[in-house]
Order: sequence, then structure tokens, then C-alpha cells
Amino acid sequence: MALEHAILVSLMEQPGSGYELARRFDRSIGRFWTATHQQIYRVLRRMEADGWIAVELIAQDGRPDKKVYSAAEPGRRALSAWLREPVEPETVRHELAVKIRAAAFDDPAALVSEVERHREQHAALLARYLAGERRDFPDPAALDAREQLQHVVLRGGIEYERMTLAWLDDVLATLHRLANRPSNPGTS
Amino acid sequence: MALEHAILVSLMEQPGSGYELARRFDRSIGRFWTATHQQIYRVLRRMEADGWIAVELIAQDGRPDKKVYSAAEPGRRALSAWLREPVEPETVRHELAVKIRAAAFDDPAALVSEVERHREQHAALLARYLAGERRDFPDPAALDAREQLQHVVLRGGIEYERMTLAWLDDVLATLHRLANRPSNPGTS
DNA sequence: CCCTCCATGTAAATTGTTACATGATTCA
DNA sequence: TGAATCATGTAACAATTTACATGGAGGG
Repeated sequence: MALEHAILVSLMEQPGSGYELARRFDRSIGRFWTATHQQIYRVLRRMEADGWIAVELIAQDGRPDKKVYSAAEPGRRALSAWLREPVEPETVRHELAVKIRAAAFDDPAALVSEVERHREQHAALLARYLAGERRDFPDPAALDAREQLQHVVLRGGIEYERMTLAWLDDVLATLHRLANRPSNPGTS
Repeated sequence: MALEHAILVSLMEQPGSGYELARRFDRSIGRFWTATHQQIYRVLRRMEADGWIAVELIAQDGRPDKKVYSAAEPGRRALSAWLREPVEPETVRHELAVKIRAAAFDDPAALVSEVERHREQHAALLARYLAGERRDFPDPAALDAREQLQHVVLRGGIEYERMTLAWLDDVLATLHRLANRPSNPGTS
């Protein structure tokens, strides 16, 4: 499990409430680890019980109270130990690929609009990443260690999106080829 | 949920037992959808109850009986309907990226061997994909619809591995740069 | 007045993982 | 004899998702 560790990293970069963490997981961290607020609240309580994080209750005017969490020493040690453990291989879940293979038993043309939709989403994400890179890392030579590591993770996201866009174009070309000369029963 | 659909696709490509499906999920399908045999047995029973698939009990000499499943008409219709539904975005889980960001609060050099291990695994996987491509798709001009779709999914896997290898080299270069001139407290 | 944001949670259902269990066959 | 493969499962647990619930603030 790594949700604990993802939360710890986020809290070490910047303390915050469960709600704020949930929003970070929608943005930057969500690029490589997703979590809903329900998961986050539950894990935060466990982490607090284990002494990994400390809480500070902050009363706000007009707003509900806020529990601001920050990484405690046992949490830092746990993170350090986890860093030295080997990671198990990522379990992949690529639904679109399943659909592409399923299209062989149906009309491949029915997938075109879906693939185009994905293509647009990935293009938009790439644009966001590139904008974020220009904003946060304008001068790559002047970055400290933390920023350099954040930057290399972002570059991974950028290259992933570029690769995916190129592949989706390949998929679209294949689907169009199949639609033009169907060697399948069904159409026409 | 798409495990049902991944199983359906596999059964339409070729009927088989739960055990055989589990092995396919270890190999080809596992590239974009993983599942253990326990999950597969559970889902197969549900799919059979729903009439999506048909079973044929096959007695074998020396071996336990085999339940060979094949896609039934309601299953085909369900697959066809699913194909036309939009897919929800993939939930990403990239533990190594979490570790890279965590390394900012620890010794970045401690990650080098782990990243190198990942690099080797991805290099080996790429080699397997390329070998599979040469074996299964030696003449791309002579493929039927099903093979063309399988091939484009495989190309996606190949490009993903190439991209990942290049990125891991980038990560290693970054880690080495940080180890040589550490702007972090801790080392020396 | 309705919607979104802030902020936290409970409950239920589904999915996924890990461990255990059985029993025959084949290969070294 | 011991390990791996074939073949199917149960049980317990952990993780994730989805739905529901509350309640004030601020904007249109």
C-alpha cells in the first residue's frame, strides 16, 4: 500500500487538512496516485493513531474547524524505510485497450468517437502539463533538489502524454483502415 | 468494472477454463488488465449466473474436471453495449513516482538501485514484446481485422516501454546529478 | 433561490489480495 | 522424493467506490 506514503510526501511538502489533501490528489499528486476524500480521511485517522502524523485543530470564522496534519518523526522514519523497500510491479488497468481488442467482434468504427474523445483529453492534459512546466520550472538550471525531483516526475507525465497521443493516432488510423476495407462480417 | 468484459473478450477469442484464463491474464491480456485466479473464478460464476457465458463440463483422464466457458449471446450483446459506453478515466497508480518525490526528504542516492531494477524489468519486457511482435505479426500487410487490432494494442505496449526506459534514464541522470552536488542536508 | 466551495464524516457494496486447501500427474 | 503443472475452490481481509449526510458562506 502506498496511499499512506503518498499522503506523507504531500504533508512533508506542505502540511494541510484532509480536504486540502483531497484537492491536491485531484491535481498534482493525482497524476500518479488517485484517492478520494473518503479514503484520505480514513487513512489520516489511521496514520494519526499510529503516530505518523500530528494534528492541529484550527478554528476558523464562518468555516468549519480544520484539522491541519503534518508529518511527525515516526512518519518520516516510515517513509525512509519504505523508500528502501523494492516496489512491487504496477498493476496495469487499461480499459481502452480491452475495448480495442473487443472491437474485433463488433464494429470497429463504433470505437472511433471514443478514441477521439480520449485523444482530446490527453491533448488537454499535455497542454496543462506543459503550462505547469513553464510556470513552475522556467529555469531548470536554478532548481533545488526537491524541485528537480518534482520536475523529473512531471517530465514523465509529459512524455507519457506525448506517447499516448501518438499511439491514439495509430489506433485511429488502424480503425479507419478497417472501416474502409472491412474483412469482417457485419458491415455492408 | 471491466474484468467481466476483459474475460468476455478473451473467451470470444478462444473458449477456455478459469485456469486457462488465469494464465492468459498472466500473459497477453495481463499487459493491460491484471487478475488473479480467485477473481476470475468469482466473476465467472457470476457471469454464468447472468447467462453471459455457457459452461461445458469436460471430464479428463488423470486431471480434475475442466469447466470450459464460452461467450453466450447475452454476453456478446453486453460487450457490444459496453463498447459504446464512454470509458471513465484510468486511475493511475505509479508508486515509483511517489518514491521519487519522497526522495527529496531522504537520500536521493538510495533510490538509484531501485530505479535501475525497474529499468532492467522494463528493458526485459520490451524485448519480450518485440520478440512477440516478430513472431505473431511478421507480415503486417497480411493481417485480418482481429490481428490488426491485437497488433495496435501491442504497439501501444512497445511504445510505453520505450518511453518508460527513456524516462528512467532521465530519472537516473537526475539522481546522479543530485548525488554529485547535494544541495540537501544529510550527506556529508 | 440555487449552486459551488469549504470541511468532515458514515454506510454499504464491490473489488482485489493473501492465505489456505485438495489431489492427481509429470519431470528431474 | 520433491517440485512444478493442472484445476478448482473457500475464507478472511484490505482497499476502493458510490451514495448519503450535514451545514454555513459567498456568488450570480
